[in-house]
Amino acid sequence: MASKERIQRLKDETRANILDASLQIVKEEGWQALSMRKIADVIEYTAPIIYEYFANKEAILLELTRRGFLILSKDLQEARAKHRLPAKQLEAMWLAYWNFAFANKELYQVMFGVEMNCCCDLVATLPESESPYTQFSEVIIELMDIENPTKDMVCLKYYTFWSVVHGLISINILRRGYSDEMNRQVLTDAICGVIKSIEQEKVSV
Amino acid sequence: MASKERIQRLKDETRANILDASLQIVKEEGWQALSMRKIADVIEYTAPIIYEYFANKEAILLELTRRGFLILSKDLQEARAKHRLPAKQLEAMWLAYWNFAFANKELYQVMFGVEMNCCCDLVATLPESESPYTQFSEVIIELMDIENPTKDMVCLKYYTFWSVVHGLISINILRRGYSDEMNRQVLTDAICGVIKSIEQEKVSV
DNA sequence: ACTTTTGCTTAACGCTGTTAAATGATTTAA
DNA sequence: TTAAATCATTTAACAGCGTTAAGCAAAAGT
Repeated sequence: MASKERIQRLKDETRANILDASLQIVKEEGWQALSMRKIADVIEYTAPIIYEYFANKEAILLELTRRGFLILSKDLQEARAKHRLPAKQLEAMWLAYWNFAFANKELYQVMFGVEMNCCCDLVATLPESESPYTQFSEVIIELMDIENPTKDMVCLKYYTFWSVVHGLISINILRRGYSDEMNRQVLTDAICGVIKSIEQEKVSV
Repeated sequence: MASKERIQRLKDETRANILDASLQIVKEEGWQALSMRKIADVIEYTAPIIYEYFANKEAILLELTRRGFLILSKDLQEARAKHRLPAKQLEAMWLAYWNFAFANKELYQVMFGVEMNCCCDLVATLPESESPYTQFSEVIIELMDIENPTKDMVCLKYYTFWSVVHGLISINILRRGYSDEMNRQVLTDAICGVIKSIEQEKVSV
């Protein structure tokens, strides 16, 4: 029964269409304009069939969030692959994080609750959300270059990086108005600052 | 006609009750649970009378946002008054900012779009939203202690502070789970780091 | 040819923000 | 004192929301 597979393929396509349509609406009109009926309009069905593909609206948001983490993860990986020195890798990765946020503003919003909430506990329901931490941790450990770095030591450094970069990004999404030059300066200063602090601690140990 | 004043007083009270009720509901059930009918229930009226005090729901959010900025402004002022050295003032003020965010989590959310949006452009419609910048700028300029600090120089420093502190706060509101010790360390490290960088630039000029 | 399943729509429920009309009390004017 | 006007408040309604149940027509299975 090859028709079974054909039908499955069509279903997969519709599922993907729902996600694409959602993202399209959000990009055009913002998160608050996203509704089940609008999604149905775009995919040329009526609202109830969406529930054959997703349990509810939140499940759509969750899946978009997952998509976001997959893209971010890939971007981080590519950024890292372009360099050999851990310090350079780390810098490139945080720049990639920054670029991801503006290339995929709407995804970033739902991933990290900027003017928007996906409401469920991401860490618990979406393993992919841990991926940035894992990827950055690897490089931070390499950069630290000591025998047994505590989980806490690595976490602290990641947390420091993340705070300033996420802060910068969410402020920019919220109140666009800071110059590119100002952003570049704060971003690179912060990143290089933390990198240096890691390297210094390495020497002093 | 003293009754005119009595009536006005009652109206003011009802207006305040609407805001209090809103905040109460949000604190108990979160922002997404806030509805006009629920507010009406709490103040023991029906929904339409709310529109005699506020143009729409957004106007209520905006007024709560304004309240938030007034409290924050007062907190910052008090923190500053407790010290004489600009460096100490700055540190105390950012700590006060941090404390405000958790003592008034719901207000902080609507003020800075954490899992929530008030939707309108704050800077344009709410002058009070500029108050933190003004207050911090004063102290930053004092700390810089040079003849003619550019607006851009001050802004850059404020922006650096703000990014890391806001980043830290919004991550904590989003995914509560980092230890108090970790937060304290990142927060004070960041604040002291920026303060030192300002002081160093002062010496080198 | 008859029954079951599938794919999809229509209709409905209870909720939302918001507005218009109706009601009833209070104040003002004659 | 009574009639008119104003005020405060409610009820009813509209359009839209997420979501579910019922219905229907075409396809598939027997």
